[in-house]
Amino acid sequence: MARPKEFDTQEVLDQALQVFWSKGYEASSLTDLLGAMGLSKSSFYETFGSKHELYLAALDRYRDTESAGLIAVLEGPTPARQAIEAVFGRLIDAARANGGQRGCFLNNCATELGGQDAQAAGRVARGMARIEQAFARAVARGQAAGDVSSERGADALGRTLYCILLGLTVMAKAGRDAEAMEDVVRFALEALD
Amino acid sequence: MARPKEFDTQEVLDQALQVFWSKGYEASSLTDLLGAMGLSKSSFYETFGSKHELYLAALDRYRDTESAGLIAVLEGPTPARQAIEAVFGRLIDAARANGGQRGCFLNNCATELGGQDAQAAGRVARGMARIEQAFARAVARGQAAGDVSSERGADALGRTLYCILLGLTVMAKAGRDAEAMEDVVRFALEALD
DNA sequence: CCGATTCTGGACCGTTCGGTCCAATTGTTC
DNA sequence: GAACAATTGGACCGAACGGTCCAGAATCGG
Repeated sequence: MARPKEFDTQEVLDQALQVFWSKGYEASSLTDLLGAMGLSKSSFYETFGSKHELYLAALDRYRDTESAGLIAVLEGPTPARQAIEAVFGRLIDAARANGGQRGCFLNNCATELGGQDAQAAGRVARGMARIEQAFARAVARGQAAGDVSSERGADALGRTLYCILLGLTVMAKAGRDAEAMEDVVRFALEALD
Repeated sequence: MARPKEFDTQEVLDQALQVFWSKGYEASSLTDLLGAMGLSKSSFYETFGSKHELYLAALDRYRDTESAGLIAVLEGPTPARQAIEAVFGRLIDAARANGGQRGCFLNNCATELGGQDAQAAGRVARGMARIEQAFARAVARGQAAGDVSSERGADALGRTLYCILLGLTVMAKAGRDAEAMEDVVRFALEALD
């Protein structure tokens, strides 16, 4: 053997994800992506095949990092009620921190490529279902522990919480202030009582 | 004078809106737009100036038709409670009708151009604020009439309803079935009690 | 030092993009 | 029929797009 690999595929993929996340698929040119990844065109095509494959890989990467992180909070050792509050708290904090919001990458992807790219749409649908289920499990866990009301079904309530989360990311992306978002969060959390 | 205008600017704009709504800004090529509008390149540039100006005009058109329609329902003569139910009912019906969802054009626009196009972002923010306020007024009206609970502030509740509406459009776009959406709607309407 | 392997930069490809321009056609009014 | 306005189709533009290819530099093990 000779000359070892000089870059970490996952790290490079992260850079690409940042670009796609910020600018979307079409608006991210190869030049943008190569610049962010620090790769030459040749190495890029050798490693990822095409821009489209890179995008799908970025979607997977998002699932394995961002989505997985959210799910980990929901399924962590903390009481379910606190975990759910933490998820919404994080969102508000993020909105307060950086004005320019990137939103949820899954939503961005669904919006931009929803009807035109079946592969991307499939990943988005699966990714969203996974998060929704995590919410439902957290609700069920909270209900079992008694810190979440059992008035509503865990599935329906989890689904609703996720729907509200999606709505909040849209609000953030549209530039609504964090205070308005807090009104909604307060409402969502009251639903747990 | 001679040769009268052969096309109605608003009608043509509607066609363009359909294209932008379905495919987004970048993915809508001039060829697509011209085909849908039934205009020659020359006439198009004469009338609208550029693709970007056309997009902004389409956003305004959306505000004057789609958004205005929604607001009209909320502010119509029917009891506020029924009006709110009708808005969500419409959304579910739309989701059930056509599988391929276009979502909310404002959300699409915010997602695709949010950080990069200040003019578009401004219109989106204003458009969303307008709808949110209409929800808040409807809630206030319902509270005054006694068919909506006064437990929460009208502004916060209106805001929450709109947030849920946004989340629902994302779910629809991501291909969630109408039944799942109904769970969420049921929840939202219970909040009015 | 040699051969194998990795990676780079850039030339190159065909296509499409948004946009400009204009000669020609069509319809209208006087 | 002349004058005028609206509209057309298509030639044309430069730039950017995604993608291919390859000569050569860099870096390792033997």
